[in-house]
Amino acid sequence: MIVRTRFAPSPTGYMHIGGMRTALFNWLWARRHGGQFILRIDDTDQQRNRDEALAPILSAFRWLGLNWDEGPEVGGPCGPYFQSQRQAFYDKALQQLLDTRQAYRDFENPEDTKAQRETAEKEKRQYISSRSSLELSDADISQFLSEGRAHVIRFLVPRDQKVQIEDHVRGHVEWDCSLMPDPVIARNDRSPLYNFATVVDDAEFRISHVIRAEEHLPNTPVQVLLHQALGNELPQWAHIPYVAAPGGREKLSKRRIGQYRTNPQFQKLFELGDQVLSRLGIDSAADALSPVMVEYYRRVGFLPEGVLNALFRLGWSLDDHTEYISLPTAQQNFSLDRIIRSAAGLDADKLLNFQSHWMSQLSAEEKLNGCLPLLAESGLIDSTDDADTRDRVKQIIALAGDRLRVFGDIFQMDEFFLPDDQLTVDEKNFQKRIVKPEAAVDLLRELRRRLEATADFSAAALHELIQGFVTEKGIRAGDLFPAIRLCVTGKAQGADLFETLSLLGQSRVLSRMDRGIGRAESLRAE
RNA sequence: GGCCCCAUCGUCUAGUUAGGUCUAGGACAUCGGAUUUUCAUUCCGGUAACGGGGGUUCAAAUCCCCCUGGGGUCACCA
Repeated sequence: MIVRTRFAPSPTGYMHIGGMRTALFNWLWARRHGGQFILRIDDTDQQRNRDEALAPILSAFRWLGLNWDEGPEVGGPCGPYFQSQRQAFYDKALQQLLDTRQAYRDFENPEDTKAQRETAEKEKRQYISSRSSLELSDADISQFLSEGRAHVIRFLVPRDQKVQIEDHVRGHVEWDCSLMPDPVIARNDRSPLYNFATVVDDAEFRISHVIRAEEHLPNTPVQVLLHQALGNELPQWAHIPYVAAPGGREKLSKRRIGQYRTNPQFQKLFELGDQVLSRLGIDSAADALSPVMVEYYRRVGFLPEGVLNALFRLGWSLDDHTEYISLPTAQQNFSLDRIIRSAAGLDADKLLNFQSHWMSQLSAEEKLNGCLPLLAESGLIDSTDDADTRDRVKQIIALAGDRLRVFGDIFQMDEFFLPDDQLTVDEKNFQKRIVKPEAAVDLLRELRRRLEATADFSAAALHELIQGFVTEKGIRAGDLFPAIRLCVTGKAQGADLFETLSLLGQSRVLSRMDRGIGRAESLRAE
């Protein structure tokens, strides 16, 4: 059997992280078996700006390195790959069902149908279709049709049957058809509805495995029945758990971003995003970008490897101990029977951990190429090509070391890019370390003189000089070091102090110390 | 409410198909300690789970039933 899987996004303008995982599992299964992965666009409800709404989805696939064998932009033997262009296939299937009386024209007033539904609900019983239109004679029907009377086409559910599937994740699942309403498969204008289009296309595309989120489980009996009515070979099913919101069991949803902001498990991600996106001039509070979307991670400076790793481990495991998994490794080992059955909350901490791990695997050059575009976009550097700039940023990145978890963390090193008067100062610590301790300002002033006098501004020389100063004065390093750092970076913590001073350079260190000392004095005078 | 799905540390999970090797393993988070000029890293160590009740069995996290809890879905959306 040739394994063919598909992912069928609706062009919504963004790629959902949960949908991405579903797509990933489909991709993995196809690749694992040397099969094909197909992208089909479910745009049966006419979208105005289809291409615009599709672009972010395709770009998410490209970013993560998931290619598709057939679909938009690449074509393929089963095209077109947009449902809106496949009307001929639906017409044919529709006619077949009508001819074999497995579907019928329903002329019932929609309000009546709705009322019946509501009555059933009120009486706490399962609603099933009235099938009143089945009483119509062929003559009545032609009459109605010639009058142009509105109707829909419903599939005639064989109520005496049961549908049973052996799901790769769920195991045996069955439904009683006597409890199912007849689903509408096409509108008055013959445009197909989701379940019908899906079945026709899955068969046409020879999809061997339908791997989708478990919220589609209730659609399955209808689809099985439709396949059978059409005489199709049934695909195999795998209903994977949906991705839940962090720390919970509820489906992760774009509409609930507001709530997620206050979710303690989610906060870390939002904060990271706010920090980075604000530098890029993106208002993250407006939720144009949020951790629900793949785009968010790309913009914040996550690595495809980090996001992918988090996605693998959300509901799937390679074995009982492997955590760091690359795409090739997953591709070689992926299996449907190691997918867990219950919904899993997106784990922000683990995501960050995976991300840090893959970041640590990068070469200096790769890190540089990840950070430069962000710096340029934020206006902190002018050009990404300038050799001096590149060299300098490379040194800053080396200094940042593992503090750089995502590329956006480069903004934490902003003291190397900002002019003296634009540094943000940690006021609380400035007070505590410089303004309040009596000796602090005098010490800084004296140290400043020595720093001015020295010719060697290498980290090693500075270490020696400052350490010697501390010893000479009989003070503790803890009394002086934070004060220096606050003066030159505005921050209470950060990368190695001496490397920082060295990289900042003598003139900037001196001018910033002057500013700091002046500041402290005027604060003391108040 | 109907139908369906799910249930192991705070979280992600291994173990459930073939019951014993599980006084339940790993990872992240957390807490403690070591290293360190701060932070971060790194290294060591600790706390921490089979939702409840019945069965079946010599033996159940694993099989069966019930309960409870959680969730998905009920469109002329996808």
